[in-house]
Amino acid sequence: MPNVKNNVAAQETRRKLIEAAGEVFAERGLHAATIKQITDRAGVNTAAINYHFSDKFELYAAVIRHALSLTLERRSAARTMGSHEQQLRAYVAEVIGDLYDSSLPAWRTTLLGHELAQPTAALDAVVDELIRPRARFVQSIVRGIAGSKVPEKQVLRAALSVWAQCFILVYNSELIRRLNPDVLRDSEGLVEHITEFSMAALVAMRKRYQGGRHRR
Amino acid sequence: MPNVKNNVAAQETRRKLIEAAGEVFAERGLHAATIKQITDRAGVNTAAINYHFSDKFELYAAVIRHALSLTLERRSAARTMGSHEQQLRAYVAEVIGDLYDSSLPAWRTTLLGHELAQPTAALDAVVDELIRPRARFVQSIVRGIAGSKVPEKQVLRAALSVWAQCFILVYNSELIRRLNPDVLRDSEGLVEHITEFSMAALVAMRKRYQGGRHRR
DNA sequence: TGAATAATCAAAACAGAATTTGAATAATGC
DNA sequence: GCATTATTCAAATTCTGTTTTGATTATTCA
Repeated sequence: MPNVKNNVAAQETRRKLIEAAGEVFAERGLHAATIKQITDRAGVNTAAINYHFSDKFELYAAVIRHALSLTLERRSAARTMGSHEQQLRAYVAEVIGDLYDSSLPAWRTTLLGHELAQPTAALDAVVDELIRPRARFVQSIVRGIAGSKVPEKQVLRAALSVWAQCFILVYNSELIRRLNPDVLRDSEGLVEHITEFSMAALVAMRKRYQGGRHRR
Repeated sequence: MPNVKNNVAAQETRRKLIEAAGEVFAERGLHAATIKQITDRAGVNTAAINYHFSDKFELYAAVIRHALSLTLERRSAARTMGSHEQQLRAYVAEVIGDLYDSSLPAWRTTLLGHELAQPTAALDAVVDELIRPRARFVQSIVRGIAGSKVPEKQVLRAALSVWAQCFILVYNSELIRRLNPDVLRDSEGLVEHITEFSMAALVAMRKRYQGGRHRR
């Protein structure tokens, strides 16, 4: 167990391990991935994992934290600005943009997708820091568009509808690609579509509840 | 390897194994689940897996096929009947209803969700028999609502939007429950919401393209 | 009924992977 | 420069889980 970590080469080993582990865990999953596959790809000795992370699961947890911080860092500043529609478009663009951001490693979203489908102890951090805040944010945008007359229950459902469209594209992109590769090719078109589709539905919802008791 | 399988007790062993394996695979995932956990739960000897399925992965494949056939069997007959809106509602009700069907084992959707997020060789069957036909079906309903003026590209995107709302609820229900347990409590309310949300968006899309060249 | 075959079982063998070890090497601080 | 501590390494070890074995029991059908 290292007490002090000020060696720059040692930090590099650690970094290489996280990067290689991210790739391998994303390809194979936590349990199917082996220490040897990871250390081979990182070009380090197997004992390095125990030395730097104590065991395989701690390495996995570090990789998840890393994926999380990379994702959180890239949020654009453009929040809660402009019209409701602009807010919605900005949010959708931020989430979808994640998928097309080639400056970040591609394994991030795959790995987070695995964790969301088959949770380990690391899920808490993912939900608390990434998923829940975003779900809340969508709720606030939806409330802004739907207006104060729409009951909270409906706002929550509508937020889920908006959120689901983005979620699928980011965390099930491989499945989408398999069903229809073309749909993922045009990122801006997708952002535009999700925004307009959702706006139309939300404006209709607002109208339905407008002016006291709602119809039907 | 059994050449003849006409023993009723042996068939029962096979059935118990698939049932127990379904539960354990859904709880732990293919790789984390152990033969022993499965055979203990089924109350049979470990060698039974090799005897009946030759190996762990063949058992897994049999479980996936079973989950698939259970899901396909329960489709309601009420297809392509009534107005477009009724078709859409019927489809949403069918998919969402899957989640609330207590006559079928609860591990089905969890297991299929795992397979969709972390594919194995068994994914092909799931996509070909369940996912793709349903995606196509949604596309045909969406085309019916949007009308012939809307370009195919937009129809595909809109179908994805509709499909995503259902997909998330079924295959990420644990995540949804974690974010907001209430939203899943009212199945009929959900079906109604998704139908109305989508109808409003699709009708707006139809209008946008109505009468020759579309606006903006 | 009893020979042939199917199915089950406990225990053993095997395989693959995680972890530990102890030595060797590199870096650090006095 | 040297003692101390950190890091890396190849090999050994331990651990965990899958698969096989060979004996035993149950079933089938002539």
